[in-house]
Amino acid sequence: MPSQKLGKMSVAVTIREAAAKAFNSLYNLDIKPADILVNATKPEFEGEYTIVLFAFVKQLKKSPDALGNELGGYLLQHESHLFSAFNVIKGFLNLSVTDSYWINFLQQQHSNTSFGRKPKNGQKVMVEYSSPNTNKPLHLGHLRNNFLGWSIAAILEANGFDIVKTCIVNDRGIHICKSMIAWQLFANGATPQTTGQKGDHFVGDYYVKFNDEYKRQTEELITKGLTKEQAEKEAPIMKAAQQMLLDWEAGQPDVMALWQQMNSWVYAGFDETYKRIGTDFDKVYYESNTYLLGKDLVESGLAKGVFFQKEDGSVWIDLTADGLDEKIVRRKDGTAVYITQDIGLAVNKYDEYRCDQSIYVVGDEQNYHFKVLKLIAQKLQLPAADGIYHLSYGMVELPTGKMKSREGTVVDADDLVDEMINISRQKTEELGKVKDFNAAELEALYNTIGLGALKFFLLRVDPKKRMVFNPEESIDFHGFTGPFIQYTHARIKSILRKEETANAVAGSTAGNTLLMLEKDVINWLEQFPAVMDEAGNEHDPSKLAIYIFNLAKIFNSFLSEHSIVYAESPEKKTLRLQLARLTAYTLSKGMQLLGIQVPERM
RNA sequence: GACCCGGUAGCUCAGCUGAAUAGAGCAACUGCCUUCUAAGCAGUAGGUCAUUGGUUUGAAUCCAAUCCGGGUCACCA
Repeated sequence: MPSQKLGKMSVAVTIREAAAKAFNSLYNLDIKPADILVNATKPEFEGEYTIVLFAFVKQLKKSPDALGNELGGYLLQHESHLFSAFNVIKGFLNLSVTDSYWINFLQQQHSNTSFGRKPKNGQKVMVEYSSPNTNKPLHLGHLRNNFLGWSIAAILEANGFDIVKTCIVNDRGIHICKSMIAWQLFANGATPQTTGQKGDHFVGDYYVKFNDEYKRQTEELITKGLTKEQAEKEAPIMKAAQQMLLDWEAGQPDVMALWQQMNSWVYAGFDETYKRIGTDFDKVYYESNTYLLGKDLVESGLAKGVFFQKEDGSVWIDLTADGLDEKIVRRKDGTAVYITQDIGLAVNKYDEYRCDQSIYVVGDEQNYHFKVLKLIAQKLQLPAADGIYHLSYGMVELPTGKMKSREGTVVDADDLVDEMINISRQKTEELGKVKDFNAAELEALYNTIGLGALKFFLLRVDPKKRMVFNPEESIDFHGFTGPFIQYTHARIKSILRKEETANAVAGSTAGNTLLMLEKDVINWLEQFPAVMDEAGNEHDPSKLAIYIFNLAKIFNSFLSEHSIVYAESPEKKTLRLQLARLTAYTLSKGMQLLGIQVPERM
């Protein structure tokens, strides 16, 4: 069994409490259960859980051996329903949990369709993720963002929170104007319909065209004797884009019409991608509506003395006492800056939803920004302030380094999903296990496997860390992957389809003696609720991904050694069917919380 | 320059609120399909946990310094 920290796992909790009681009775010593270190027992020793004794040896002036034996003896005598044996090795007290404890657990949970799910806790959490720009299609980095945001929302929801999923669309600014100008210059009225292109890709192509032309124009100006800086400033296409931004802000009708037209193409494209990858939102904010927010907050901040004004009229906050710098919150021309908008939006969100926590799934290059945002909100004493939480995730890099649009190394989201689905089609055909599927069933299966592989790959890593994506090697269908878990699920379902009758599962399992591998599976299953807690509290779906991978692995080991269909006795068969059933449920549930489907057959 | 994050097997990653000989997956090598799906199972090999010093009964884990990599410190978003 994989060893890992057993922070809040339920038997471990019970063991701590029992041990604390034992310390009290034996030595009149008051120890908090939380201060007792309980680990999974290493496979080479007998037992499932281990109490680490070193911390108490000095205090009690006893040898580790003596302490272990006294404590073990006490626990065995007073908690005989829980412990069946113990041994002491060095400072470690290894405890064996009784078969009846495990069998009881399985008997109670095998048909529980809300295993691991917590009741509503009355708290509300907003999760903002995705947050695309409307000048180019989604790429690999957006996929990590989307999968993370969606998954953490699902996990928190299962942990009892009410969830509001939101997205802020960056639909205004100079970058959109660049696409617009290029379209005016080069498109000859072309549309996604006339070119048969997906709208976001269509608009993205004009963004690229802008940059190509811009580069051409600057080079031309440089040959005419301008410096690089001058040329970049003077290039006509850049000036046109800047003028267009002014026109947009002035609300000029033809600019607004073009803007709306191009954004609507992009949204149609995004919607298609979102639908494919299973992303959805309860509320979408548009920056064109929020970019003026927060200005009144600057006034109140000035009145409160949180902000100060410089001679040129610009408004600042001094965060040097907090180890940061001075930050501008309003330009001298009176317009709001990025951070001010964000404060305004935070207030808006709070007024609308009254969330206890507001999670922003945003890349780690904005760590500083969110630190500032929260600090300012706190200094303004906004009710939303303490709930601000930046779920910072690392960039996805390629083996060659960072993705760069200028060098054409950006991995496009649609292309990648297509490729994953193609690979899963190819592998499925090679294996030839689902030849009786009809076309629609096959399509669904390819999608399930291809997206499963992709999502699992991006979610199995600690969000905080940057990760490397190797297009050739990273996506595998063996080992620590989505398809491995899907496959394990499909195999279990295949057995259950044949053997799972009401009688077979509901029978008595009381007389069973558990084999090692059976115990391993049950023990691991029992930790699912605690892992859900951990994944939610730490905003970390990778904890869940690692857990279900281990569950699948442990179950497969069990299955290769012991037969369910040809179990040694009817009681054994019932027990193993319960085991299979709860495993299938947990794998399926765990995957669902990662946004991944599991097939009945594959 | 200041601040933040990271450096664990050839590669990708766990472990980092201190505890037993540091774990997976991939890649390499060996076995296992006449009984529940071989997208599987069992095994072999592979590590001075960046370096140095410190705290501790005990350090990959905590502290300090150094080296390497990344990010941020815009009247950009």
